[in-house]
Amino acid sequence: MSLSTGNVVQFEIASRPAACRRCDLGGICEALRRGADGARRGGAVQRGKLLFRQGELFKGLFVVRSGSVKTSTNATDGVEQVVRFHMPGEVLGLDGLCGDVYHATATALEMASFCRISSEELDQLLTRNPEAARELLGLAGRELVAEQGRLALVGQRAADARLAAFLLGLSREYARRGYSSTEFNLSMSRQDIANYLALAVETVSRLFTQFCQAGLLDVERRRVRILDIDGLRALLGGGQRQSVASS
Amino acid sequence: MSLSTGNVVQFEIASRPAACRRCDLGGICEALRRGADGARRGGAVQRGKLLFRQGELFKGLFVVRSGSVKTSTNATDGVEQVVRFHMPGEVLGLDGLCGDVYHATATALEMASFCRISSEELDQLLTRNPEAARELLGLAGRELVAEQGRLALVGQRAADARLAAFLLGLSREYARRGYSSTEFNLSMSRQDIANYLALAVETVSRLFTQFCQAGLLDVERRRVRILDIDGLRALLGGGQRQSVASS
DNA sequence: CGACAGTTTGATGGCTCTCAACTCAAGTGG
DNA sequence: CCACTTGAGTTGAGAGCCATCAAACTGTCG
Repeated sequence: MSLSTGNVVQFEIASRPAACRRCDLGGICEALRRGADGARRGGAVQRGKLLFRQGELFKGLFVVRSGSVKTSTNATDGVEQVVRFHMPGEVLGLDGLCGDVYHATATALEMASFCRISSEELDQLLTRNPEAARELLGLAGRELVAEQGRLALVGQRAADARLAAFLLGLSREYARRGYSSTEFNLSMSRQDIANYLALAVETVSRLFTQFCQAGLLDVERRRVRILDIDGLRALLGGGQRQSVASS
Repeated sequence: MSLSTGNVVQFEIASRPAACRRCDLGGICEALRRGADGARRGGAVQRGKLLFRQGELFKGLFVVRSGSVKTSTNATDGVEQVVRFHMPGEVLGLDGLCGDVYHATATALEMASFCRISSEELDQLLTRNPEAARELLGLAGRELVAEQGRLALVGQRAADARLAAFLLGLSREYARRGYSSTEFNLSMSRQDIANYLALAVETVSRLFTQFCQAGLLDVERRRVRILDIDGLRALLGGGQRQSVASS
């Protein structure tokens, strides 16, 4: 098994008995399974392939089952902006709920499998099951809060704090899924990380080596080992760029 | 009437006959009005007062009826981040749907009135009226898309492009509400604008004078007149900070 | 082996932050 | 009516962080 899919395989083994059990849509997936067909429908995509494309007709929500996916937007002039990295259990496509098209492109960062909840199933679900609506609204709210946090990170913190926060976030997510919180593979490229954190690739690269020299990390290509997690946390508040607002 | 409330008064006159008619919650407000009491309940706050506070128990959604409101978050170390400026008709508190507390603080930027949809009403509404759930999900989706756009703006564009985009956004919002798209009052301070755009106050101030000297704007304190809207648009793509990301 | 994309490292410059002083308007109290 | 205070906004000078340009390096793939 290759390094870059180590976490994935581990996850698939752990979750094989009950597909969609560990996703963020507890009740909804239950409802779909009781309902009938839907929940099992899904698929797999290879690294670099798209789940959906920005501007494409809304086909429903996707739930990542294994692997990892990035969503990104393209401005009219072609400038890409990475919106988010999605790990197993996370829901993609919530931004499509405000219209009939997707507002971002979802790209598999490694071999990934997913299940899909079609627009029709979604409609039925919302009609029949009010609890599902609450769950979805909760998910959307959580994403909004996450975006707000990221805005604060990018807007207020220096480069080193951003990368530290990024790594700590990954660490937490892996821990939440039962993996090592200190050793994992990055499924995304430096370019993607840089774009996500609003930095230049070279800056990200320099920070990685800088963190290594400081004894915080041990990095070899995409393999990351966190040596001093408290040292990373200490960076979080440090890199502040401007003072508090008034009024 | 003072300069800083000019737009507000105008709006109130225009929308007085049907409260909540022009808000973003068309169907929901309808349902609430049919339902019974709720929709009319609301209140008014003076400049600087809070509608709700970050960490406070979720009391329901707020809809701005007049005036303008800013939402902002505070990090653990007290650093503020402006989340958004809200104009009449916009819904506040969607980020509270993922838990039982608000995740941002809502502050009135000028005298503002609002109506409130309490948690209980919201619950009843979601249970009785599936269409309301779709509307709320649509709203949340739209906010997500807006946040993504802002992230791209802050992450990828230079300072002048950010301010230009901010002003053009305000212009569009005013136009959408039937006001002049070229002449309006800023209800927020330079500090708030700077924080919103992830810039220093001084940079915002310098850009305003720079835009004036370039013949794009006519600014006097918080009064803004757009002289060359195409010139502003030309700035949008110009200030690019880094190239496109790869796969 | 050669091509190529991804990554790293170095040198340089510039955009924007920071610090500081000043202007201006509004409010306060005598 | 005026001195004083206060806060927002503006302007200037300087420095620093980080983007940009360039080149070397590495692993992968045909």
